[in-house]
Amino acid sequence: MGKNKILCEIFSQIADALDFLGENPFKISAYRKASRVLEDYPTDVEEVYRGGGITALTSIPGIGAAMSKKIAEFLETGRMRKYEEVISQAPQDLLKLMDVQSIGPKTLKLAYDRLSVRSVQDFKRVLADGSLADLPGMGHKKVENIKDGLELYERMSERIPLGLAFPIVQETVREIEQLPQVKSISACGSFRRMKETVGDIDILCTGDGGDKIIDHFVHLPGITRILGAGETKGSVIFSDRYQMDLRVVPTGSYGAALQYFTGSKQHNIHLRTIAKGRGLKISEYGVFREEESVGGREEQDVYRVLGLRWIPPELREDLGEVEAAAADSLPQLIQSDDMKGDLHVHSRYSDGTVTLEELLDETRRRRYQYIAVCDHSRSAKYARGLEVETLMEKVENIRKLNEESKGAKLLAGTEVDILPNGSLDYPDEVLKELVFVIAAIHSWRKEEDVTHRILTAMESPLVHVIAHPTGRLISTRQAYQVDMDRVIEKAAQTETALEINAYYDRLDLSDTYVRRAKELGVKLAIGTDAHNIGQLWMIALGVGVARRGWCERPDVLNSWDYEQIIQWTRQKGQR
DNA sequence: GCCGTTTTCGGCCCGACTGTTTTCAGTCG
Repeated sequence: MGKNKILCEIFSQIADALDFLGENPFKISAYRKASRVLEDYPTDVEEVYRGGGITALTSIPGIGAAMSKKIAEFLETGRMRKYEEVISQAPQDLLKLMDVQSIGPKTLKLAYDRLSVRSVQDFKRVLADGSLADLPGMGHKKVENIKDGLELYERMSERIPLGLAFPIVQETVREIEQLPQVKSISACGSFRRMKETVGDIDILCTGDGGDKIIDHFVHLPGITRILGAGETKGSVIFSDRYQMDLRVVPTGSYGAALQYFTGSKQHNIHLRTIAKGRGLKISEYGVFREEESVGGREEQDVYRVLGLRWIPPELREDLGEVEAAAADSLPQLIQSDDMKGDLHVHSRYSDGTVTLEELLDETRRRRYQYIAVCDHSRSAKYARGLEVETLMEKVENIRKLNEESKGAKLLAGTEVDILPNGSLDYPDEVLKELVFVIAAIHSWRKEEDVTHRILTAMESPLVHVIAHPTGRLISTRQAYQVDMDRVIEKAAQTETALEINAYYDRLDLSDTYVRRAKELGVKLAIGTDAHNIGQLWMIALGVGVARRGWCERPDVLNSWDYEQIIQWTRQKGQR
């Protein structure tokens, strides 16, 4: 997988550099597209190349003859001449500024040519001393906008984890939809697509009196800065951190606008290309044949006029969903309503704050059939991992509670540590007493490749799920070294499920791996990893990841009835 | 640089906004 990411980065840098150098825009977008394709490409390009050479590489969408040669060169020699050549003409440090609002390649090139600007530092200098403002085509307002952009960039350069945006969006939507003028409202953008992180938050609504709606919006509690407020668009910073935009559009184009602002950009480009071939034009105002509107009130209109099924937002990444919609073979995606339980929750026995009784109550309150109580195992001292004796006491308590409980059940489980040699932190006779065993790596040496540990753990028939398989934390920690291709293959072979850990900072497995796992028939188990009641809602984030991974009900254990889960885990134990 | 039941050459998504201009370039989503 590593090579895909590196090539993705290389092509992206080439694109930025070519942009800076004023190359043919279509060539630039070809590199951007190739970069994007590789970012999400499910197979290691190195594997593709070893298997079928340059010809095989050209079968990757967006990769043609020229780029295949460059990829091959890189794989063979570890270098790419085109990259080196282009990079030498465009200072990397400067190109970082392309991410800043109001700064683009032309501005940078201008500063480079006329003011010998070579670095971010140089750029800040010519910004401050007024020399940039004096250049032709520039001016004081432009420079002010760039200064604002730079300030915002430095404060908010990181994307926001979806789980942090979630409550903010819910609350804001609730506030706005209460206004009498508002007819329909929806979040859009990467939030609606349930991407694991979001850049800013986009909300769209339709109604009368846009200025009143916007005015209400920009004065909501928690807003710390108003960036703009007109009749159709308001833009604010919430809590000094989150940029949030609200747009008000006419009812007749609400669907088209919703589709448009939901993206992704690549998805929309694909749709527009199809539309064009049919003599149609799609914009955020609707779908048009010549000047005549042929749809746009409902989001479905946009897809319908192209002869496509409506595509769920989570799939809109131009990763095959348009083709699937055309062939009427879109997946029946799993939904939040399908969740019959949570498959990874901690209790007070280890490092959680909740009692078994409270968890059972919560199981009922959420209309679940079950919650799997998976506390840490004895080696996890930092998390108050359970000694065997305590674990057995917990199992007995769960048995009693379940006996008295109608409907809702707790699954007696553990999140057992996978030890450095791949063995498990409890002996088999202990694990046999448990209904649901998820195994996880919690400690590893720097640079250690943990693949063999996970593969070994999956060989145990007593392990049902591998929890947070890559160990990454979205905001703070890289994944450990692990060959996920082998893990997923082994999971298929041993019928071990892989977890979609739904805790907002994990979302591990991530969507790309989920999709690959699903394709190999691997089952997924969504668990919130909640340590208190207030974290159980995150199951919604896990469902989002599953949907982005094209999962249907049979793929996800949580959609199964209690009895089915029990039967499945037993079967695995008896192999 | 990519791509093809309209094309192997000539296209490549589209519109708005802003600021600088006097008809348009740059940037954004």
